[in-house]
Parts: sequence; structure tokens; C-alpha cells
Amino acid sequence: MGQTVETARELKHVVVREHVRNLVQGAAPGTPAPSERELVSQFGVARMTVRQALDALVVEGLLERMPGRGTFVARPRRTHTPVASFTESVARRGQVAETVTLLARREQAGPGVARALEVAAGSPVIHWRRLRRAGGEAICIQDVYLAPDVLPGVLDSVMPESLYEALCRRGLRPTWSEDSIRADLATDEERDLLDIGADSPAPVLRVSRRALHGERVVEVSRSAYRSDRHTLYLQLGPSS
Amino acid sequence: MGQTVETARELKHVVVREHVRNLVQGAAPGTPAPSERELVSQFGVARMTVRQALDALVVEGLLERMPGRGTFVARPRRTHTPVASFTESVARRGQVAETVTLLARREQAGPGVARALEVAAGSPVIHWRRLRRAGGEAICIQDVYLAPDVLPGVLDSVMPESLYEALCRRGLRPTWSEDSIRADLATDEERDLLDIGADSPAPVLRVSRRALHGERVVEVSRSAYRSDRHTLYLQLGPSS
DNA sequence: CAGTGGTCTAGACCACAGT
DNA sequence: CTGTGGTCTAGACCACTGG
Repeated sequence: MGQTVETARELKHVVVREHVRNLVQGAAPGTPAPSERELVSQFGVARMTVRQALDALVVEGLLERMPGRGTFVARPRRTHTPVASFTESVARRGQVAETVTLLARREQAGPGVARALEVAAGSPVIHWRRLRRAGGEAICIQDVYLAPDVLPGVLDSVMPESLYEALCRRGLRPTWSEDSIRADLATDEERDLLDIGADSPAPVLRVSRRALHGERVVEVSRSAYRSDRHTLYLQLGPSS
Repeated sequence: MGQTVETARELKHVVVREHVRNLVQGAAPGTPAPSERELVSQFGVARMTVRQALDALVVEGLLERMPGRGTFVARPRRTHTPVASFTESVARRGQVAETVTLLARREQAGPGVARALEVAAGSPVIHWRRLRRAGGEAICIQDVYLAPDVLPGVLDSVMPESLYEALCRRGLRPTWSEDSIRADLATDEERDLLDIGADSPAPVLRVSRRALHGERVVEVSRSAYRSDRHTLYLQLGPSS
């Protein structure tokens, strides 16, 4: 009794691992974790079992071992930029993203979109064009192309505010993205939508993204950012 | 004979690990590795020792375990964009990078450069301005700022072709970079250096980079890319 | 010194693959 | 069935750290 319903099936090293994870959860970096021998006697398991549990947490980056001293809560390691959505990258700047859907309909995939989505040319795809704002200012025009089965029935209801949130709910949050980035001048249509005056030349940042969940292409998009209102930030680590 | 000079000091799990690594080096994905028990009898060690060796290779992404089947050479996992130098990213496109040094001298760090380099304002820094070409065409103007102790004596000899190669030789290859990217219009000086005609507005991609080796800032740079001749490519994975 | 993590042994039983 | 990896035990000695 008492214990979790599934206790019977729990592996010992998992029990120890999760116990330690809870102890360590939110603790300040440098806080000592229980020593290996301490856990051995607490759980009545072999030391190798405890080490297996701690090894997992070390690989996760939660713990650090210091030979001769002990095991401690690791200081958070630097992490490279994850695949971020517009909503998220705006939130990171402390602003709230707003979205105006300009267009949302079925279309036949053109050759470029079809190749990127890995579907046959002419296949039905969903084309979703949005004007994206932050802090009340127009930031970006974004054309998203989706395979119809990625978000079935989207067109029949209210379009979601955040594409990535919708994908997340379907268990399809992008885990991988391939982006290309270049500078260009805004077209007349873009100038109009982005509230750019007609007098001066307007550079924009064009970002093409192909986002995948595992091996599945979930998003193909092209965005044009007003360069005076948006800078892309990247953190990159080694390829390893 | 034959064996490595330092064999005496080698840990057993390291010996096994490197043995397997050599076996597996360059093998096709899916190729089976020796079974654990096979290695046990080959090396006369305990199975836990063999597992420790293989675990390391699994974490490295070199091997994959398939319960009930065996251990196999893993198919190369997708890897996000590493911190790349101009030379490397041009090479990735199948071209050769050329460099013309426009300026290389000591300067006093301005406030922005000083902050980025984590030195006191007014400290001596090395300012290195280069015109970068690929395929015979001007691509980019790059201003690099270096702390004097990062590449001591660079100014007194021939400037290296590739900054990252020089850093690599000093054991200071960037392992981390923080970049910001935006679109802008070329200045008159940039138009001149980049062979851009004076008639049409010329969008450029401005990339500011702060590159670190571990915790040490090794490079601070600002680059302006001709957008019609250069597109940035990125592959991003989850933050994990 | 006592305590820590790092390494290592020589077994064991299990679930699962393929034959 | 046999062979594989996954889990686990109950010890052991080492090098290192700190007091």
C-alpha cells in the first residue's frame, strides 16, 4: 500500500534516481546530494545500483561528481538555442505576441513547398498567413504551410494563437529545425502590412524554416521581419 | 610489443572502450559490435567493466543497444549547427574562402567591445578588419576584436588566413557563441568594399558574434554580409 | 585520519530476439 | 531453445579530499 500504484514494476535504480531527483529539484547549485553509500543503506541496494541512478542524473546535467568530495547539484550548463516559436522568442524579450490571421485555406502545394513538406507536388496543403505583432507593433509576416494531417480540422475552427502550442498539444512539437536567413528589401505588400512608410528603403530579414518532429516535417514557413524592430538571437554550442 | 606505450596506466574500461571504438571506427551503421560476454572473455574482465566501456560509446552516440539483439553501430544522429567560422561555412558550400586584411592594429577598447570582451574600457585590444571573399566575389566585411593574450604576437607576423584555425592551434577553438542577426542597408564604405553599385539600395545581413572557449571570451566580431551572395544556414535541435 | 567517488570482480536472474 | 542486453548483488581496493 501507500506507495505508488505501479510500485511493483518500478526498477530499483529508477526509484533511487527519482528519489534523488526530487531531493535535488530546485536546490541551489553546489548543494550536496546524498553520498552513494548513504543511499545504499537507505534503500538497501547495491552500490552499483545507486551509481546507475546517479549516472543518469549526471548525464542529464542535474548532478556533478567531485572525486574525493561528493556529488553536488550542478550549476545549469549553458544550453544552445532551442527551436523556438515566434510566440516564445517574443516572450523571451518580455513582450506578448499578437497574431492576426490574414489567410487560412487549403491550397495545392507548389514545387518548393511540396519538396520541403515531403509531399507530392499539387497535394493539398494548408496555407496560413499571419501578421505578427509584439508590443503593439507589426513585426513580421509569416506564411506557414502544413500537411493537412498535422493539425486535422484546424481550418474548421478558430485558428490557434500559437502554432507551436497547437503542435505541442498534438505531441508534435518541433525537435529540429533547418533555417535559412538572409537580408532583403520589403516588397510593396510587405511595406503596407508592416506599416513601413513608402519613402525609405526597408530592409527585412527573411527566414525560411523547415521544422521536424523526429523524422516528420510538421512546419514549413517563410517569414519577413522588420529589421528595425526585430533582431534574431542565437546561442550555439559545439556540434558534438 | 606493438601496444601503446602507456598501457600500464590504462584503466581497463578505457582499454575496452578504445578497442571497441577502433573496431567500430568507420563501420557502416547497423554493423554489430562484439557482444558484452564476448568482450568479457577476450579481455578477462568483469561484465560491468565492459558495460561501462560500452555505455560511454552509447552516450557518445557511436553505438546503439538493442535489447535481446545486440549492440550495433548507431546511425549518425542529426547534429545542430556547430559554432562555425567563415572559412568553414564557405567550405561547406564547396567554395574556398579568401581573405584580405584591411586593418590589423592595437586599439583602445570602446565601451561596447570592452563589455563584450569582458575587459576594462580603454584596455588595449586587437582590431582586425578583413574583406572576405568566396568564389572570387566579395561576401563580407568583418571586424574582429581580440583580447591581446588570446593570440599573443599575431600582429608581429603574417596574419593567419583563418582566425578559428589560429585559435584552434592555441587550444582555444570556440565552443560556444552568442550571435545576433539583423538586416540593414549597406553603408557607403561597405558598398565600396563589397563592390555594390551605387544605384540600388543594398540590404546586408549584420551578424554580431561573441564566441567563447569554455568561460573565456576569445572573439568579438561584427560582420556585414552581402545578402545577395550569402545566406545563413542553421540547424537547431532541442535545448535539452 | 575517515569519507568520498572511481574502478573492478564474479557471479546471478530477468525479459526479450531470433531460430 | 540459445544468446542478447538490462538489472542487481555484496563485496573489494584505489586515489583523492578534507579536517
